[in-house]
Amino acid sequence: KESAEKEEKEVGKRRIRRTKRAVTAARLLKIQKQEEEWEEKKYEDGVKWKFLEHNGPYFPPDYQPLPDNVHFFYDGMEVKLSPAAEEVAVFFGRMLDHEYTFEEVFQANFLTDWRKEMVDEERLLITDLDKCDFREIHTMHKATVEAKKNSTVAEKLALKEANQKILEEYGYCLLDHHKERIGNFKIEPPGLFRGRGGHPKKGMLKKRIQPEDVTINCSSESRVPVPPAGHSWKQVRHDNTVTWLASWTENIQGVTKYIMLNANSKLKGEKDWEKYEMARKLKLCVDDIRNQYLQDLKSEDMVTRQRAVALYFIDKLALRAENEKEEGETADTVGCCSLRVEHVTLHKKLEGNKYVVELDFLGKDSIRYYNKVSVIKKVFKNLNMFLEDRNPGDELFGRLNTIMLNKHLSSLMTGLTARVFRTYNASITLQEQLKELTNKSDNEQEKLLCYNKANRAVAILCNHQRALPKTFEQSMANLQAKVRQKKQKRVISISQVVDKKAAVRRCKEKLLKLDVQAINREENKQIALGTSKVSYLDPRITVAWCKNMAVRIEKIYNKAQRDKFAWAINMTEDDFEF
DNA sequence: AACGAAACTTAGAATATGTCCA
DNA sequence: TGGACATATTCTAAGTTTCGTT
Repeated sequence: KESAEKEEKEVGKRRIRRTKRAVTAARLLKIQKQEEEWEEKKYEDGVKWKFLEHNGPYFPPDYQPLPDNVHFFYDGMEVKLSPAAEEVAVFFGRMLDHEYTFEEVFQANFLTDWRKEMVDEERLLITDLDKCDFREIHTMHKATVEAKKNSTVAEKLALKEANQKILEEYGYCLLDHHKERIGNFKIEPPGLFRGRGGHPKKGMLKKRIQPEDVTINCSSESRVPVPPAGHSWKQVRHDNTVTWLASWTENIQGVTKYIMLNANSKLKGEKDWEKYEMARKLKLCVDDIRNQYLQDLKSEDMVTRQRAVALYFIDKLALRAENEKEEGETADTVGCCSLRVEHVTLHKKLEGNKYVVELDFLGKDSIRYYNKVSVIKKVFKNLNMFLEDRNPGDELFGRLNTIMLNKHLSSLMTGLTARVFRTYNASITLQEQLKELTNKSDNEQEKLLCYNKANRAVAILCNHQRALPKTFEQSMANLQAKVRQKKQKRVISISQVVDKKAAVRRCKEKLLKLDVQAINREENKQIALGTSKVSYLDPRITVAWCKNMAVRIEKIYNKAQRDKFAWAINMTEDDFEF
């Protein structure tokens, strides 16, 4: 009987082993298949699809005039505005509690563009924004928002269903026989331009887009989308070397806006995979490239030395390359190549460190970059020379631009550009940090805390910041109070509970969770983790870590992120190395 | 080679939705 | 059960790089 049992056990074990092996084999096959599919060039160069069909973009609803009980006043006098002028007045009125409406540039641009929409009579009257009273418009807007919040369950459901219908009709396309989700299928509604930082055009009127402004792109054998009744498209194109479905030119800066696929689409996924493969390629030759630019610091040629210092910054500090831009058209922001003398201060010694470079400038989105960093002597000497006898407004690397830099990089490695360094350094940092911080024996809470820490290190490297949440101090205080409460409860009330051990354990767990929450929140208050997670960190590092650490992927990636990174989730084994 | 335009990625804010606790 | 807070999604501005033209 005993031996029979033994045998049964053995058979069971073997069966488990066999199924395990089968599962592994199946998974490997799947990975191989996907890699093959992606690596083989399906189409000739530059061709992105063979068939593309969609219903065109969704247009925002027409303007609804104000009800008769909402008034606009000028200089204390009630003025009934013409529909076009009224629509623009509402754009401003809705924003009354936004800080932009107090800014001079925003106000001036708004007034200029608003007056263009007025009829002669209105234009004659309305010349001073300070005399305009939008408060009733603002109140109405607040009331509308509030009413929507307080609407009944049935009303909310009806709204949801209406949105669902729009999504079904306009949110998908057919690309090479696959139904794919479109990312931004809605035409941007009119409003006031919200440029960031000191943008000289903020407050200007962003005009309503008509079908006559929109170019459609689809395949010639597809059903061409039907424009809204009584309208026609600007143009219908059949260009399969691009990925966009529709485009139009925006009136503020004259740039083209596109309607493109969602991040979970095959087209975007492949592109993402290629991006990380390029970064992994850089990993293989980064030592050589580093040696090269360290050599170049000693070059006779000024441009070469400037290029070397710029590369040193891009590599060590993960700075963006940054093109120079037209003055007066955009906010005054810079990146590595467009740094000016005024952004750099040198300290031979600072706070016990040698050769410190202090960088202080506004980067993309007018986010401040501030860093004091020790550099090697050769870099310091070069910087010192670049700064000599120069004016604050002069460019630090006067003889260098992104084109030259990228040309040089692509000669070192095919496809290499400045941007790849950011991807590479971000991903390798995550991998190293995870290796250093996490232990298999930690519980899930602790592991997640480590992941966050690693993620945070990357976000800091890439300078991904966010505004301090408006209610931060209050919510932090609330959390602290909760922790205190829990601690007290542990002492007082547990002594009366029957199953003391379990109660203590439960309480401890809760306390730990709260503690972790508090630590995370405090350390994350001005740091945005999302950007690096979604755009810089090779998802395969995360997937492999999750497998190794037995952490559920749902704990790291939300639904949208899991969809976006489906390729990585499907093809990654626990031994993946970036 | 220089340029401006086009195409596509990256970015934080705004808004919507979900969750948790009193 | 509702409101406070957390998290997810949407939105569109602002970058980088490539492309096309002269």
